[in-house]
Amino acid sequence: MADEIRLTPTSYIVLGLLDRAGEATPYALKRMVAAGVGNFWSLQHAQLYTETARLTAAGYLEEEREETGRRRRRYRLSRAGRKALAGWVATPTREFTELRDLALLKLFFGAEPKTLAAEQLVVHETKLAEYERLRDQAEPMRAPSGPLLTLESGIGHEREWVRFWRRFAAE
Amino acid sequence: MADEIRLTPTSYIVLGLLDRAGEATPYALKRMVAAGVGNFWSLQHAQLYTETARLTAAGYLEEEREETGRRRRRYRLSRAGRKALAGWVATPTREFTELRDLALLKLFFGAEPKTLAAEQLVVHETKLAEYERLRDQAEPMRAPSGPLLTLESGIGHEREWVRFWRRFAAE
DNA sequence: GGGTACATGTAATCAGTTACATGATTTA
DNA sequence: TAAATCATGTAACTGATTACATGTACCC
Repeated sequence: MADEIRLTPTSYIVLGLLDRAGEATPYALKRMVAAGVGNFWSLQHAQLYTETARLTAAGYLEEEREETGRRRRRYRLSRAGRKALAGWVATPTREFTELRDLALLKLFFGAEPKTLAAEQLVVHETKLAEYERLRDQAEPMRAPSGPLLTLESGIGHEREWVRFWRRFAAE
Repeated sequence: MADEIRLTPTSYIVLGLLDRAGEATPYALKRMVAAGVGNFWSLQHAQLYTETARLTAAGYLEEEREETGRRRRRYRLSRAGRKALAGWVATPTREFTELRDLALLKLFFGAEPKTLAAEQLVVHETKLAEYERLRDQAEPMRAPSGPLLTLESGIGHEREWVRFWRRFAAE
């Protein structure tokens, strides 16, 4: 529990995933990210090695090294980690998210809408279809889970993108 | 035209704004960002000092130092800068933008939807109103400008956010 | 048995953020 | 004239990206 560190969204993703999984290697975390959160908040795999190390040094994780074979590191939440995660989750945020979309930036600076739209429609229609498939696969549960809710949000925004770009594609 | 550098979105914002303004100081750029692009791609003001310097070193900008008073630096596009900008604008992108919304991340990891929604509605309803006011102020033109189009995109997404969070707020 | 994809990590670089500072104007 | 606030900039830090590297397992 050495250094004070600042917890970033990346930190909370690691904490959150470990909370669900119990314990995991950085590589396992990578796969978990790809399976879910990665759809709206992806990470470089290298980040999972540095971030777990950072969190461990600060006392939020416990590390255990395999004795045999590849000597992988396995991580699990410490008490402090569990507490930090719980506090973060329980605190609503007023943070505002910018769109930060490259195509939009080009549009702002005068790009030809129709040309942009052609490519963007490919991207967003594909994404939309993928999300809808994921949603339909999800088992109906009594209470929709966090992941499912975020997926639905993603669907809403993808629909919005498709609507937006279609306007120019038609032309 | 010394170093090769990688042009980032920040670079193109600087290039794009200078293209419109003809020339400007970093501070003037800051105000321009706040007046437009900043709504969906904001920058730290310090970034405008380092980025202009970086672009100048790489030959994309020309710098001129005021002789008197504060000796501000004024920048303007070089030929290379103009060319880089034009190429970028003309090339459509398949880049996919993640939502990267903090509230969504908390939701994913199990936050109470209703609590989150209360705060998020404040944020997004305010933004939505602001954008709509901006749009209504815009003079009707024959062809809608890039900035106006991106504004409309922003409105669409803000509406989507409001729709999404209302569902939980009602409860 | 050679290629190709997955698994697993380290090291270096750099863009972007934060913090620190001070001068000039406006306002109460 | 004191206090904000706007204007203008530099310096330090660090999280995130990129590049580099090697091992293992499966497939043709």
